[in-house]
This record gives sequence, structure tokens and C-alpha cells, in this order.
Amino acid sequence: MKKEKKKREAILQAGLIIFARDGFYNAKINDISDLAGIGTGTIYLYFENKEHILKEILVDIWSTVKEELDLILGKTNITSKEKIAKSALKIYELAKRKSQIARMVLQEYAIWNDPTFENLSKVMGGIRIVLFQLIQEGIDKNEFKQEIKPELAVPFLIGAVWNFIEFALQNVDKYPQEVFENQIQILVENTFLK
Amino acid sequence: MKKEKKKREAILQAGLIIFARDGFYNAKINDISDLAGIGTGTIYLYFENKEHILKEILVDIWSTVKEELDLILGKTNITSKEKIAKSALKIYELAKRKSQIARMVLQEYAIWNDPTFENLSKVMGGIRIVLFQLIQEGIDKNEFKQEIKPELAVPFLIGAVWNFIEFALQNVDKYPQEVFENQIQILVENTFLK
Amino acid sequence: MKKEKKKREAILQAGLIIFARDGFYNAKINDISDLAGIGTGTIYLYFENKEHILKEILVDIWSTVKEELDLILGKTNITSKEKIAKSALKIYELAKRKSQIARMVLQEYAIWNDPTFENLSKVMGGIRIVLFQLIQEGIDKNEFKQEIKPELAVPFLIGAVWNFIEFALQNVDKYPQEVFENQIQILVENTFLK
Amino acid sequence: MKKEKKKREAILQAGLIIFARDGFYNAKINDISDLAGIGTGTIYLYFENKEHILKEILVDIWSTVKEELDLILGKTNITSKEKIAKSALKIYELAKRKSQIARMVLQEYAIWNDPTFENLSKVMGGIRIVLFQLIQEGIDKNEFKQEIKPELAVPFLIGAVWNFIEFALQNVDKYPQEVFENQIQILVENTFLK
DNA sequence: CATGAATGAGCCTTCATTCAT
DNA sequence: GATGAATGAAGGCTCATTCAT
Repeated sequence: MKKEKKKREAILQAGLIIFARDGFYNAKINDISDLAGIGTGTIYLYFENKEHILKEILVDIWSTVKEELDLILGKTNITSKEKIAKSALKIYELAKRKSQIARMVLQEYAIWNDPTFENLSKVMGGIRIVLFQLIQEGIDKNEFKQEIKPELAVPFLIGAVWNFIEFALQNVDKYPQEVFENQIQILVENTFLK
Repeated sequence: MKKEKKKREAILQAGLIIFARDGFYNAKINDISDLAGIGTGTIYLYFENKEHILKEILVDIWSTVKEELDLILGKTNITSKEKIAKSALKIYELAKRKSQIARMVLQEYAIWNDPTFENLSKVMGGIRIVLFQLIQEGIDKNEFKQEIKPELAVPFLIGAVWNFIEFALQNVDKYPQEVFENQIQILVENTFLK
Repeated sequence: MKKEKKKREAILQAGLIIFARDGFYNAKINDISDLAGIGTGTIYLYFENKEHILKEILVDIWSTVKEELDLILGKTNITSKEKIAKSALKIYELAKRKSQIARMVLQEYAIWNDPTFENLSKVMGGIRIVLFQLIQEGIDKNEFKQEIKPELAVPFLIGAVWNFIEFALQNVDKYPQEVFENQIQILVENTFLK
Repeated sequence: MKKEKKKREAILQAGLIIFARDGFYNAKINDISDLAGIGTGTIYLYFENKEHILKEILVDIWSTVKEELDLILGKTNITSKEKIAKSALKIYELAKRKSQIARMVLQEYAIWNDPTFENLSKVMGGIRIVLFQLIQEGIDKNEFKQEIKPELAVPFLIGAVWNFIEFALQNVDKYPQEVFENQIQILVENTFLK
């Protein structure tokens, strides 16, 4: 990794933590640069402004999510029911593993669709498409209810999983992990089955 | 309606619109007072500060939602499946009727659980309880899947409906209303059925 | 006392207490009107503005002081030494009896000489003149040091007594009253004696 | 002098002038920064807030006074009478030399004892102690009146000198300097002598 | 006369961004 | 490239004063 890349990375890492802790509007650029171990001005060598740091963080995370979903969609040896359950579980696992990241992403939901964040919208759009395909596939294979309209089911599904995760992260100690993993799959599967 | 009430109401109405348009942090107190047709300082005769305006707006809205859910929960002549579908539909209708309000509420999701907003947390907690009871009832009556844990299903359900509405409000022209109403019920019902 | 007078009086009484408690700049007009048991606007029927309330309070108090000093100056059967000691004692007693008033007067020292407070300056000027005459008399009668310049001794004396009182009021419990009374006389007498 | 020090100093200098001209409550931060030739925000790089600027100014000045008094107290080759006279003269000279500073200090008397200004109270306390020792010494050496209680004489003395200076600064042209210097010494000496 | 709700000018402070070194 | 001191626009909030009732 080159030096330049290293500093960009440090800013993103620090931004992640500070944004997650304070939220976008209460996060201070100086806190980010301090945590990143660089000068205040250096931030502006790598990012246009505060918003662009957040944008890139969110794009990174959701890109990872999308990659995982693409893998699942591409599998041929499992049912749609299994695919959709696996997708939910995968997202849950990702969120748990990087709970700090997840928290941040979840809290800044208001920005997901902000038109000024083009790249982000693009990534989010990509995720919606994958999920759309996943659901459509289930319908086509007659595994899922025929009345379901995939384009409307997608936001339903995303909101459900997202808020479930938010809850799970806040109540990490109240239930064994298996319960969370089990429940998210049951609920998601059930949502679409005939 | 007394004069005093009228001015409070004007502030809340204006706050609603400005907060929905700009988000909490970008909303300017002067924009709110201008829109309300009052002086800057007048705001502070009725509200402690900017946060408290938002708080009250959110409490008002969620209180209405809770009242409706209480009514549904209290019915004795319908199945749990119907109750849960009706609940989702009711929330959807409320949101549609006051879409501006809904938008605002949805965007400020980050504040729902903010412990500094006591009253709000209380109302949200109340809603969670009603939904919990609704789901538990379905399980007890053996209408819903026994494996479902209601306390985990609640955030799943809330997130699902909330994000579905967000989507519906953004795509109001793309589908006839019946489709939205139909889909939200199908998806919600399905989530819990055996 | 007529009604009108009564309300003026109430404002002055309340102003006294609030100004003494909070200082001029931190005192709030509403606190004064509340304490006076009248409406906010009523204040402005009797006083031009906040400053004029303070002005009148200070004029009242210093006028009382001046009257007492005039009486002492007019006496013919006592020495100048006794007169000057008696003057200091008198001021001390006045201050003690109305310690709340005194506190206020003392703390707003910065205003004593403010040119915008004409009447006040006039009263203060009157006090200076009385003290001047008192000291001059002592010099003329050869009781006091001939080198003393009365016009310069006056501010010395005023500052001394004033700050002594400030200290006494703050340490009311640490010494018996006789000690304060005794000391103020000794110190003042001594200052001028041959 | 380093750059950093220079800017701090510029703020203190400007604060001095503005506070002296307008008083603490009427002084505007922007006036200070303008006069200091810096940006508004720069003030807050060096001082927590408006109050802290004033605090530091006052501490600086009174510290200088204390140092001078310590020197005088330490002398062994002069009488207590001379010491006390010299102290008063020294303070007078300091005030004259930096009359603008003195004016400011005098006008903000109300803050001298404000408990929120710890450092300042500490310095003022130090001055009181030195004067106490000075007077006690005179009593012990049987130069001063035995009946005098030093702890009560101190506020008397401080108030006297402070108000004398205030007067002197306002009437600088009316008397030759020697008169002021002469009188302050006579009055102070006399106050304590047997 | 009396009221107190309404006003809005004014000010301290913050913090994203810049730029001289 | 890197820095961090400096900037100054912006905005929430206060409170003396007003005026319709």
C-alpha cells in the first residue's frame, strides 16, 4: 500500500469512528484528523469536504454488502428461500463483525437517498437490484407468492433487516447470537413464502 | 382554539415543513418563525429550544399512530392476521395522508431512540409494546408461527413498514394506491403466518 | 401614599433586591416586575428604562446618606474628630441596616460617576461637598493636619469607608458588631488627626 | 517573543482598551478582535471565552502590584510607616503609568471577589495578606496603634487607595503629580500612626 | 391605567475550510 | 505534500422594550 493510499485509509477509518460516535453533523473534522494522526489541512488534500468523507465511507461499506449479495445471487445449487435467508444472515453477520461501521451506516440513513451523494445512490441502487432479482427469481421458480411485487418488496425487506440489525446491535447481550441469526432468517423467509 | 394554542400550533406546523425540507441540523429557527408568521423570539415563548420543537412534533405523530394501533389491538371480532395487516395499512394511510409529516418523521429516525428525548422514547416504547402484544396474540391463538420471538419481530416489522412507506411516498405516482395498500398487507401478513 | 406612588415604590424595592442579587447587567426586567407583583409593561409607565430604575435607587440611598451627613456637619457641640468618626459610623449603620441596599450600591460603583446619571452625580457631588466641609472645618479648627488637602482626602475617605463596609457585610459573622463600629471610627479619626 | 505569545498579547492589549472603554458587559468580542487585528475566531484559540480574557488581564495587573508589595515588605532598613507609605505610593505610580489599565481594573471592581475567577481571587488574597503583614509588623514594632485590627484595616486601606487613584486619574490636570504623591502618603501613614 | 405576549436587534461562539510556511 | 493557526460566516438564543387589548 502506498503512502498516499495509507493516509486516505486513515482518514476513512477515523471518519468511521467519529461519525459513528457523534453523527454526521456533530462530528468535528479536527477529531477525525486527530484520530487519523494527521494535520487538519491534510484532510482536504484527500477529500473535497466533510460530506465526501462520509460518502466514501458509506459507498465502501455498501459495496462490500453488494459483493456478498452478488455471490449469493449467483449460486445455482440452493433454493430462493435459502438465498434470501442467506442474504439476510450475511448482512447481519457483516453488521455484527463491524458493528461500529454498521451503527454509522444505519444512523445516517437519511443520507442514503440524498441526491447529492451520487455514487452512494448508485451503490444502494445496485443492492436494490440484486435483491429485486433474488425475489423475482423466487417468484419465477414458484417458490414465492405470485402476488408479491418485487420492487415493492425490496424496500420492505431492506427496512426490516436494517432495523432488526439496529435492534440486535443495541441488545447484543440479551440474546445468544444464534437467536438473532435464527430469527432474522425465519422472518425473512416467511415474508415471501407461499 | 385559543390564541395561545394557535401560535404553538403554527410553530409546530412550520417546524414540520422546515425540518422535513432541511433536516434537523440544517433547519434554521428563523425559517421556522418566518413561515409561522411570528417573530424569532416568540418561538422561545413556546419551546425551550430547537430540539424541543422537533421532539414535540415527533411525539404528536407517533402518539396518533399509537392510538390507532390500540384501537386495532382492542378489536375482538377479527383474526390476528387481519389485525397485523390492518395495523400496517393504518400506518400507511396515516403516512400517506400527512406525507409531509411522515417524511419528516422517517428522516429523523436517528432521534427516535435518543435518550434525551424522554417523551418520545416513551411513545415509541408504547408502540413497540402494542405491536408485541399483537404478535404475541397471534402466536397464542396459533395463527402465527410458534418459533417467532415477538420482541425480535417488532423491530423487523417496524423497519419494514417504515421503509416501505418511505419508498411509497417517493414513488407515489408510479403505482396506484391500491397496489401499495395491497402489498403492504400481503408482506406483513406473510411475515408471521404459519 | 397614593396608588401611583405605591407602584413606583414597589418597582424600586424589587429593583433593589434584584439588582443587588444579580448586578445591573444580569438583572432581568421580568424578575423585577414579578417581584413587584406587577405586569412587565407597567415598569415602563413609571421608568424610562432599566438604567433609570437603578439611577433612582442609587439617588434615593445616597440622598439619605447625605441628609445624615448634613445633620452631623450642622452640629456645633462636638469636635471635628468626633464629627468625622460619627459620619463614618452613621454610614456604616445605614449600610448594615439595609445591607441588601448597601450591597447593591457598592457593587454598582462603576456607575457612580457615569455622566449619563446626572442626578446621581449631583447627589454624590453633594456628599463629597459635605465631607469636604467636614474635613476643612477640622483643619481650620487646627484639629486636623494642616498639610491635608480636603478635596483629595474626600475620595480617600469615601473609598476607605465604602470598602470597609463591603468587607464588614461579607464577614458579618466573624466579628461582633462593636468591633466593626469601633474600628471604622479609629481608622477614620486617625487618618486626619495631627 | 514568539508569534503565539504575540497574538495572546495583542488580544490582552485590545481587551484592556475595549473593556476599559465599554465595561465588561458592553464590550464586544468583535471590537476586541478588530482592534487586535485578528479574526473573530482567533480569540477563541487563546481564550476560552470573554470572561477569561478579562480574568487574565486583571490577574496580570494585580500580580504586578503584588510583586512590588512583596519587595517593600521584604525591606529591613525602613520603618513600617515608611513601608506603608511607600506601598501606597508604589501602587499609585503603577496606576498612573498604566492609567488605562488602572481604569479598567478599578471599574471592574465587582469582579475582584467573584468566586468563579479563582486565579484572580487568589492574587487579590495574596495582596491582602501582604498588606496584613505590613500592618501587623507596624503594630508589633509599636509604630502603629495597638488597637488597630489589621484584618479590618486592610479593606479600609485598599478602598482608600483605590478610590484615591480613581480620583487622581480623573483629575490628572488639576494638581501637580507631587501633590497626589504627597497626599496619598500622608493620608496612609496617618491612618495607622499612634 | 395595566398587562404580558410579541418582537427582533444583537452577540457570543462554533467549526468547516483556507493558505502561508 | 503536510501542517495547523487563522479565519469569518452563520445561527441559536436572550431580553429590553413595545403595543394591542
